[in-house]
Amino acid sequence: MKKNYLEKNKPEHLIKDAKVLVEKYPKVPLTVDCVIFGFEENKLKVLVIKSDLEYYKEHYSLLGDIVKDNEELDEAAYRILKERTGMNDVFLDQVRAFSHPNRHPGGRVITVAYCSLLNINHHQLKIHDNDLNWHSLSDLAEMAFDHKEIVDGCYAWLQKRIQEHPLGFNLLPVKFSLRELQNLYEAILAVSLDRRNFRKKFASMDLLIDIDEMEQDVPHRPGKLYKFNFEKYEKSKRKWIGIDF
Amino acid sequence: MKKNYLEKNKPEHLIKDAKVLVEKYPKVPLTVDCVIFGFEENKLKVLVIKSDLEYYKEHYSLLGDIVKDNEELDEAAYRILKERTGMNDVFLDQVRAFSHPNRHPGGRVITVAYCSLLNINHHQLKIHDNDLNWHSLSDLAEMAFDHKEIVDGCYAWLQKRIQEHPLGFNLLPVKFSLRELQNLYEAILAVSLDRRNFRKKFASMDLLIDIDEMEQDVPHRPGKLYKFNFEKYEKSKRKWIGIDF
DNA sequence: CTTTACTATGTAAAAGTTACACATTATCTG
DNA sequence: CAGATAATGTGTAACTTTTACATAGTAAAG
Repeated sequence: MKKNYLEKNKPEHLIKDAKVLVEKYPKVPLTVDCVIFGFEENKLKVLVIKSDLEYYKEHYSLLGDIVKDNEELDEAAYRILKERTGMNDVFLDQVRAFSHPNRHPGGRVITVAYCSLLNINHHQLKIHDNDLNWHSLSDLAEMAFDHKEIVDGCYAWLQKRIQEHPLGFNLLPVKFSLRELQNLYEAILAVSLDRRNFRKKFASMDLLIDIDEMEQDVPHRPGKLYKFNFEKYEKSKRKWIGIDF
Repeated sequence: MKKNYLEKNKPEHLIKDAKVLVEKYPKVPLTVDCVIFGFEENKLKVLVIKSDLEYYKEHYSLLGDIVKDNEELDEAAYRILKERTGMNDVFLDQVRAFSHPNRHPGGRVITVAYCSLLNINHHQLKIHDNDLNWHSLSDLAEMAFDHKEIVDGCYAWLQKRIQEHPLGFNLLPVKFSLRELQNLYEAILAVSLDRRNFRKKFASMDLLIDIDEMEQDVPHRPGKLYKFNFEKYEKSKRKWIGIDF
């Protein structure tokens, strides 16, 4: 963005050729890693693959790839997600960059983490592709590189994010019961919530559409099914003001 | 983080030499830009310098520099801040990366934005250094590169952040009045708040220490002075659970 | 037809938020 | 030194939100 500090202390003059300047900049390999959360059997899962590196043989790693020349980071993230899962209609948010000099055994590589949520049952995985699989978040112990740290960072980010945005609806079928919704929140936030208060909360937000259908094939009294009112949410996104710490 | 997609479709085998792999990765110039907010005369300001590039002659730009070999991004941000302002005891948070391919006229440069808040009166600026100065946020129209976009992004981030963390105390003198505190919040959040409710809110948080001194040299009834209880805040950081969107 | 395992719902108490007005106290001015 | 000015400091009632908690209903399975 600017000449470096040593250069800066020379007598002032403007730099005429920005290209020449940038050519002198040091360069680093840059990758994107996707932390894809999914939800199944009331558990939060993360999409992982076996690492390609002998160094990390049998360790899991995230879906990642280099950023191409002239590719935006967002683009790279969507590309990777699409290449690996076939999906292209998913929220994908930049979380942050990880830059520890020794995070990659091959030398310095900086990575930018992206986070997403998707519905496991809506997306068929190419299972044989490097042992791609949904791994339960709670017993994801060791991972290749600093990927465990990245997952932890994204999980914390997700917990916060889901309290402010209805990301969770990506994890549910189009029609879902309130119980399914609550299970989702309980799994992601790792808390248990009072059912009556949970329902009241969502009822008061008025973002669920009662579609007048019931659950099928459940071994107990079926619950009502709802849809999420995406349109209304888009219109009424609140900008909150409140100081709380 | 992984071999790219074309390579991936070759028959499976593990990569023995991670170094060789990384050497093949494309590399990009990477910079850090610091968005330093300060507060003076009840206005929020940003620290800017004149751009070095003839291309952006007379435009302001952020404090930025390349990331050195084997330097962490956080380190780079703290280094830049220290080099330019002399400060090294400030919160500095990564906001996000900006990667538009044409954001720099010299070719592709990716930058990671960091955001900070500091007390203008506590830090003497090297004024002749590239016309470094505090520029009022509200009339910062054009900037070099995509720096206006970066500032806007960081400002939005800051507004949110300051509602959850007491960052604002960095902008105030050690001893401050409640009015000063309120002015700060009003300036950053761009709202006006009820004085009684504001005071009640902070009183209930119990994070202010009444130091039993009064303002001096004010042309009206002086207010009480307080200190922020950093220690107590550290102990009681709340982890909130609440769904709201 | 009884058990099981859920769904569905209401209410009272507590906590937090909002809106609002008046007395007080330094300083400044004439 | 009296009055005007420009702040500080405080309390309360209405409202909203959150929390805690218990009972009745229904489909399926045996």
